[in-house]
Amino acid sequence: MADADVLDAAARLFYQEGIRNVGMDRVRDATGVSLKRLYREFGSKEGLVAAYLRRRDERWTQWLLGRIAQEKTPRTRLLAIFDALDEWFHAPDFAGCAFIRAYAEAEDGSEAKALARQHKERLAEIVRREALALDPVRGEELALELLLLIEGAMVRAHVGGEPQSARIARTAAARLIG
Amino acid sequence: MADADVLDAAARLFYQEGIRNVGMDRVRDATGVSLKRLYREFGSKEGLVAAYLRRRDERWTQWLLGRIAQEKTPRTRLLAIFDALDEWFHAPDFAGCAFIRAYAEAEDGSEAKALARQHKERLAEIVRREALALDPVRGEELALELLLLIEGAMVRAHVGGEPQSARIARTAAARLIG
DNA sequence: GTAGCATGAGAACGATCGTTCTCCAGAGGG
DNA sequence: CCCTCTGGAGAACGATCGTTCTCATGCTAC
Repeated sequence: MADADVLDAAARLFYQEGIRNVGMDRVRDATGVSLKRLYREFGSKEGLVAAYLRRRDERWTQWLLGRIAQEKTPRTRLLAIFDALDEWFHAPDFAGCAFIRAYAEAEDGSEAKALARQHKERLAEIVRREALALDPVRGEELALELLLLIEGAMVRAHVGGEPQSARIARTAAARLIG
Repeated sequence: MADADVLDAAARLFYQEGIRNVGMDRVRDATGVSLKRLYREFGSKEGLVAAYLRRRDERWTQWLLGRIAQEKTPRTRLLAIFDALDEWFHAPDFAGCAFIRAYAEAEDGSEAKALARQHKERLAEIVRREALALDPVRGEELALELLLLIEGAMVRAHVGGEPQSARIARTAAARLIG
């Protein structure tokens, strides 16, 4: 099993069940890769978790950028974010934002906390760029408002079990965009 | 030390450091109450955690209702929620929403997860009631939109370290309220 | 073919932590 | 003054889990 596949399997476990609820033995059983090799490749559980978060950040961000790129106008590009969320929330394996959850699970000063914050910064930057393309003067403020809708939708979809939050967020976003 | 004081001290630890990062020994050391009595009063750590979450739900909700009650018009009552958030986010001991965090830390099927969901339902009901007082027809939808701003502000204030999220949320809310 | 090395399976170790037990001091009643 | 009972302090137990070690297996190089 290649490193990438090991990461995929570990990611599934960490994301579905929570990082602290999954021991290294579970990762070994799910991947068929020996503990020895897991530790040789990733150094420690913290290293494996960091690799998981980095990979997820990369993939999730690329996926979102891909959705945005399919639209032409600044307005539809911004709204595409919420359409993407809608699809995500309805996926059968949706289990909330991996980074909000990782942040809550992590210990102070851990790499996981730093990676979660970085991920949220990247997301903020993406929204900011698109909002500024729409309106160079009001874009900055608009981006911050849309970010609240985005993060709020993730929380309500997960904790509240309400995947329709994405559509609610979309209509609110449309109003705020004007 | 009375039960209420024990809960206060335990709550501080659980909230500041995370439930799983605080062992029963830490609770004993912080309260001066013996492990024997902790287990007699609360049954288990899960029982203590449940008591903590119930107490926090009660206090937080009452605090919010108090803020809302200080305003007279439906519109200012709704906006008072965001003023309350603003104050909360700037409190020196602010560490995010205890229930979002508890939900992320908890195991599937645990009481903590159920209590977190209940808390979010109570919050939704409060916002719903105020929004319907403002506009009986559009209130339902407005409440769901405002909830996204509220939850999103909590996440951005905590994970992003941006306490000004409450004021951003407030201006967005004002726009959505119309 | 054989020596040497890498690899995996699984045991083992050590730390943490939830929970319970032991033992003793002190209070209160006879 | 003694008996009993309560409650606390701290040790101890058992489970979990991150990490490492042992040992046997199989492959590679000469």
